[in-house]
Amino acid sequence: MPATRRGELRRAALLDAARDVFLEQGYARASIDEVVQRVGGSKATVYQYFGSKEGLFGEMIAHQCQQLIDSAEFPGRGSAPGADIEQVLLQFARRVVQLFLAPGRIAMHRAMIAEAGRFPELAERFYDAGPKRGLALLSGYLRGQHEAGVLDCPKPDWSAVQFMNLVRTYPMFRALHGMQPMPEGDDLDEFLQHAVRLFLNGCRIQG
Amino acid sequence: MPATRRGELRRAALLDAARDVFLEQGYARASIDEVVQRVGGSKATVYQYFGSKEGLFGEMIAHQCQQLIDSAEFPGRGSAPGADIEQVLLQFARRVVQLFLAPGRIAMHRAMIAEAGRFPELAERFYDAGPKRGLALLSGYLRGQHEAGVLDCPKPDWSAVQFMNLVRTYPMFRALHGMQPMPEGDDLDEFLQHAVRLFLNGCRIQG
DNA sequence: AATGAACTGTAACGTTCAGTACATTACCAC
DNA sequence: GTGGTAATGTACTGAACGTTACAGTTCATT
Repeated sequence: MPATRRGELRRAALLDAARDVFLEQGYARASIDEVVQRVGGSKATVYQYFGSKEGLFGEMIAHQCQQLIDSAEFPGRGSAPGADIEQVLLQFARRVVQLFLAPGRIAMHRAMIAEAGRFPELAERFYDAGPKRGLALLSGYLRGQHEAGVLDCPKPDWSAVQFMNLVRTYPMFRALHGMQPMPEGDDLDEFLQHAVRLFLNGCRIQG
Repeated sequence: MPATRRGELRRAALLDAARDVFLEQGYARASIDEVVQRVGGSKATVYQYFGSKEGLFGEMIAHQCQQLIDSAEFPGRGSAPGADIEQVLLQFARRVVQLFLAPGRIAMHRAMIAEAGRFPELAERFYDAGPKRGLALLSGYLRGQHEAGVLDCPKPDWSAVQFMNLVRTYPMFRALHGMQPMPEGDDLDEFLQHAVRLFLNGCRIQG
């Protein structure tokens, strides 16, 4: 809680540097000295604002979550009811994968999983900031299609989860494990189309 | 590379203790002193056998992967061609989830993801020992059903990936992030049934 | 039983790092 | 300006840890 303008800037700079260092090195390996060195300030400031290494990490994650909320726009928010479902879902899938594989997001995900045992509330916050909002949006869309008699989706919440898993798990798994090569470009898009078709066939009204 | 019987036992005991410590604390936080303290030996032995902390971690992971290979039996290996597909897949799904959520496996997965940047070849080895073998088995089964004209599965490899993602991602995601409550018992089984049905509908021969 | 190699315990070294103390400097209200 | 508060730089402490050296012990073989 800085009280001056310079303090605010310092705090923001510290959070940015902390993000870089923590996400590059992981929580345990990261050192506060390195964070301080990158912004040119002093350790005393870190402890004045954040109290401890854990505090710095926690506020950094919270800050990133807020940025995720601010930046994550999904398509189909107010999509026309008559729009082609396959195209709407495909656009949604592309956006989801794009968000999950954005630069730095994988590192953040790794850090979160690595420290999930020590900071369980941070994982919750991340879930609320990211996946939960996408799921809610998709679930609402699916419910609408169900009620309109276009899809057979009696449990839109579950179906939304399954769509997300179908779409994002494969590239995310590879990215989290650092496996090469990563699917991208046309290969990735073909995979997404395959997933969307499987999902749509699975939810199609059975004749 | 121990040359005596006592040495072999020591090495095995060290690997076991290393597993516990590394998986409880994570790589960076774990200390060799604690590993040694748990088996009552001496640090010199660790450095004689494994050379370094990284070496110990690497061999521990390799050892765990071998155990995973030895223990992972999947159903449906030689399942009767006429068996009910839904039941075969459901059994498979249950087994996959059971394997992924086995005690200690989540911790191992966390450690692997956390250190994926530093030990990329370990992630590959883990993938080969676990997921890859399950995928190959499932893919073979799906190919058979496709050729028999029962399912519409022109790309059984991709379909196998999608089935796995559909089935294991939700509980695994929650477990990796330490989220409570974990789905289990009847709730989990209902989720698996829902996933299997979605997949089967998606691959059903379209009339 | 003897011998040499494999193994183990103790103790230390050098480094890294979270956290702190304190004196100094920049900022803001009046 | 001036006084008071916030911010900063420096230097330090104490502990933890990876790694190594060395001396003593156990073991397999003859």
